[in-house]
Amino acid sequence: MSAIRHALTTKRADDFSAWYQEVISAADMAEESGVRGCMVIKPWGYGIWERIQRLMDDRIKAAGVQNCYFPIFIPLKNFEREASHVDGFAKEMAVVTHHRLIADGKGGLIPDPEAKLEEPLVVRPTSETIIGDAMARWIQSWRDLPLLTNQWANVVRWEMRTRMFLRTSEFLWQEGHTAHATREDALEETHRALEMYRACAEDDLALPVIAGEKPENERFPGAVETWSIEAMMQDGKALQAGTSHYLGTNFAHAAGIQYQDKEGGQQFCHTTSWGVSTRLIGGVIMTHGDDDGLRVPPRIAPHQVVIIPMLRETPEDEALLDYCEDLRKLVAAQAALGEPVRVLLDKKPGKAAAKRWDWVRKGAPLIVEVGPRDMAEGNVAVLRRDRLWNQDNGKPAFSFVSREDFSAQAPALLEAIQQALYDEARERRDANVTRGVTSMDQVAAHFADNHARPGWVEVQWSKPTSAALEAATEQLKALKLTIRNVPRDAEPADGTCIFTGAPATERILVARAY
RNA sequence: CGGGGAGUAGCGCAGCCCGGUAGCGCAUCUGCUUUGGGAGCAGAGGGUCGCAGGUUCGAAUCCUGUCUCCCCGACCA
Repeated sequence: MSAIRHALTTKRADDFSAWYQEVISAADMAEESGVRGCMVIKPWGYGIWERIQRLMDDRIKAAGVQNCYFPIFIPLKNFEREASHVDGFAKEMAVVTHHRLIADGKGGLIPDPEAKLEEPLVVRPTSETIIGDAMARWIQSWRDLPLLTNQWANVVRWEMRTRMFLRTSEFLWQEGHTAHATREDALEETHRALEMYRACAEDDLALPVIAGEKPENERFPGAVETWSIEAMMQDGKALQAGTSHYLGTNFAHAAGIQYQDKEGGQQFCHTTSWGVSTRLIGGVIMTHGDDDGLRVPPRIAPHQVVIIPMLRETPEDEALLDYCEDLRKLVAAQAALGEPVRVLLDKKPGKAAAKRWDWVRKGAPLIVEVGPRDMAEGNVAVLRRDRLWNQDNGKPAFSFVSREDFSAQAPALLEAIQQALYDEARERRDANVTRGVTSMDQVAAHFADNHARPGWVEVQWSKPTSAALEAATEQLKALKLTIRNVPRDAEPADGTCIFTGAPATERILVARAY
């Protein structure tokens, strides 16, 4: 057993936060922009987002939802109409007040005082209010319902503390907005979206998640119910990976979204909204990354197979490139996970070994190296990113197979990697959810211990509200804990409330969170 | 937004206390050697020291302001 020389300098176990940042730069996913809280998403990071977008968009459209685009600028007045929405977002708004710059006489530029906007515009932090305006125009009759819209957009929230992908001032997301005739219809849509997110997270991103309802204090501003999917990161902290809200008639009242029912009466619509963002990429990193960089699940990998010819800048290179190009065509003609295999022949000049480690850090699922001798023997050298090392000799675990066998096996390998990443994350998650905790003392002991990874704790409660809930969350806050959600699929409660001692009605998950 | 730390070559860092015109490792480029798994040797290129003022004959170094990043807290669909 030799010491393994990992591709990153920081190990997860030593400094998870520094490791996370190193993955992002080493995998060339994103970089700082110089503007507070804003990042440049580079091709490999954006390529992963494009894959997520594509797969999610297919699911959205399959549900009969249509894409639209609404303005990035929202009249300030819109936000004054829904009281809790104001409270939720007022503190983090970017506001546009001028429409022209003039020279300041010192070589610089300043907003022209003469060009002040009569009514300031806010850069959207979310689009409920402006889409509400549109819904009020578009909906007249019960025949116009349900109205199912979605948009892919950027949003801005002036965050105090930012982290790449997890919390940035500007981020990319998808926001679905729907209007329905009844509460039941709107709740059904809320749950449909939640289930869509669960399926996308688990099947596409290989992120095991727990779907459930957020407690009252964690609701979206203006929502009647907020539901989430929660994923466990490798340090045991929870990441809210997607949310779906039942908004009741709150926004319908604020924007006047009404329809005439079959009896001729005017009714307010019940609306929903739901979203996932580039934060998912942070979740993928912290779930699947290892001490050699990222490991991208094949379904969302921009390149699933990367072929690296061992070029030597000699005339023989040409034959080797031909051999690799034939391999590329063979593999690209295959289908895996329901789509043509995405394969890249990396012809860039440079040492094969250096390029190999670049792709390891980026996390391409299958890396294939081909040298002159491989070519002579009709072989290729295959490296599975999810099983990188030969533990016996501390070297990369290449397997040598014929070119034809590899191309035939590539789809099955990709499917196996997709499944292996999910299984690994699922086992880790399941091993780190603690049940049977029945007192706050036990909770405190669990999280106070020198647990490297305390994970999540499931407890029972009586769903206290308002002041009683506040008292409960204060106790948790002292331990830096939050209620993640009330798992949809949990067993029925059978004990007493950990906060009040009353008979419990639900099970909740308690954890530290991003 | 409060407390702490940091910004010097693509990356990681030294130099700063005690002012004298910038250095190391990796990476890059060139040459030679090597050639089945993260090559060796030699040489070279690359930095207005985050930005703006100030002190000084002279500022990476001292002073003031400001921007950005990291950690802790507050806040956070």
